[in-house]
Amino acid sequence: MIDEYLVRCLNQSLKELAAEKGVDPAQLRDVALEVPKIETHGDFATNAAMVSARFFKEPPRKLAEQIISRMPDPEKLVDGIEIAGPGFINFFVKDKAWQNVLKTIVNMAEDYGRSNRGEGKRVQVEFVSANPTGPLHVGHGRGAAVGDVIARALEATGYDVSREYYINDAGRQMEILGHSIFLRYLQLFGREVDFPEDYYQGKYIEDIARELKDTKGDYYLGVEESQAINEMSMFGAGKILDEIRQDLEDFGIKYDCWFSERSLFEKSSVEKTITELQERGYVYENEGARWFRSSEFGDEKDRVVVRSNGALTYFASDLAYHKDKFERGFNMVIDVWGADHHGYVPRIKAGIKALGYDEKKLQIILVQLVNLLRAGQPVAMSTRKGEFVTLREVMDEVGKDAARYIFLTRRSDSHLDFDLELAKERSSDNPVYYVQYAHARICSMFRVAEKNGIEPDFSAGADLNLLELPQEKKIMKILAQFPSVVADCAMFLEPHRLPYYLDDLVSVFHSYYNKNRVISDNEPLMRARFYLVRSIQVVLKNALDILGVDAPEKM
RNA sequence: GCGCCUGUAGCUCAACAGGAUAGAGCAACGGACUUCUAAUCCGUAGGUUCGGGGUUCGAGUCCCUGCAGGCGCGCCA
Repeated sequence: MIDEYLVRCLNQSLKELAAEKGVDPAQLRDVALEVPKIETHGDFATNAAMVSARFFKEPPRKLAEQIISRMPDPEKLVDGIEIAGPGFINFFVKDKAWQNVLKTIVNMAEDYGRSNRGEGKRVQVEFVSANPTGPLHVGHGRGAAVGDVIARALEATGYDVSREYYINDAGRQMEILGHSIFLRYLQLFGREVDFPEDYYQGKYIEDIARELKDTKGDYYLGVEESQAINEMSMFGAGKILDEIRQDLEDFGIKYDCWFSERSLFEKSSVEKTITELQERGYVYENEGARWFRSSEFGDEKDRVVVRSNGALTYFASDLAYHKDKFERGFNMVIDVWGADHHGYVPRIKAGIKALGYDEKKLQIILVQLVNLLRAGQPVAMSTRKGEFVTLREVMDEVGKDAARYIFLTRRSDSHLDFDLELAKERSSDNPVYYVQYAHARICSMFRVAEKNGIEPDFSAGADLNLLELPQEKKIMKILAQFPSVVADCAMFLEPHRLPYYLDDLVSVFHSYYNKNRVISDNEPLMRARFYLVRSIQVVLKNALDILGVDAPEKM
């Protein structure tokens, strides 16, 4: 692509210059090429001269001149270069370069935007991982959308991605789940029970109890209580997990691995992890408990891994889990967490370091919490109390695509107000339709053409010089950016860049569409414009694919 | 009290790891459908980027500080 080409040329020039002036090339930063906001500032611009001025000990503008004079242009794509302002180098590119973009897109079709930067490296993205003690709610939906799109963007960038869901199916909350079901079960037999406040209050617990009564009758009245609770927690968790799985699938998400916490205990992984830490000298005993010396690795204090009563902490199994991830040989491990877990970042990273792994290979994305509102009024959400708006409800009310878009059109670290009423009311205003509509429009256009006996034949080529309108050029420029937008999305783990890019592209298209006709008697022009709109169609389809949003052919 | 995140147009949010003149959508107002989909388009209006210092060629972005909101600070999970 053009931007990559210019960067290569610039780098070569800088290297040459550095050699001449005796500057260590290692000092030089990578060249940053950007598309200026203002068109008179060129098609591309770089601040390379300003950034490296101090290494060369020369004024930026003077350095810029020398960079330009040494810059190669083997493909003769550059039309003009100017030095502007404090030392920007602005590039103007020949129309031919933009026209080539259209040919590339039409030829590459669904592959346009994909790259092999990841070189097949294995990446694991773990997200949602909600406890199987209740249905997914809106907050989980945000993590789901963000995690999934990060995974999709990485795939498009050439990584070998594995999506994973960590099931907390061991420990105290499982016990509470089982007990909650048990109490509801007893109630179904007319027993008077005291249902504790901090047990799971949701109606789904009663549903599970009723199902057990229907299938097993009074079987559980005759067994040991602890056995009943244990079996009920297994059954309940399985039941709830099935629904979670279904919800996620309907939300467009397929996992490669459902990883059970319980399996860690079955393999004694947790004990082994603690032993390993101990062998490395990072575990000590104090007041009957065993502590991990995490403060030696940047955590604010040490953490308990084995309590004085002998029980392993949640943190201990989390360490074992992360050790397992690295043992599976991933080159990068990405955790998508709710921001309420941010306090755990330093201790997990400490654990990774203590176990001898490269902590930089663990990236933790904190997704800020969703603040749920109903008609402007805050709604408290609590799985325990059974007060929540489920992801399922949201999907039913506003649809999968609109819901995903709401989650994806903001940075992960922005706090999100989600007003269910507003989401319903304004679902037709959702920007997702703006984008989908553009795709449907183009599809419709090709249908009309076909109906009129016009076959959009791309093998014959077209005279793309006829695309001389400013808007046509602008569209070509935006289309050219797509691969780097996808790559940035993946590299910075920031899905929101994609929807904003799409909005840009689509608004120019709609405007263009309203002013100009594609199908017309002017055959050569029509052929050329077919290239343009087909390219838009391809990019929309590919981008929406990465967002996990449908690209409808009709609306 | 300490830590993390946030503060940008009336509202919801962007601003491509410091770039040139801070941009979109919604809401408001005024216009455009006998023509490839009006879920669209064109136009108007809307800003001391929370306050105060600093760093430099250049700050919404980085540092310090104050204020406001969210979250977290257990031998809970």
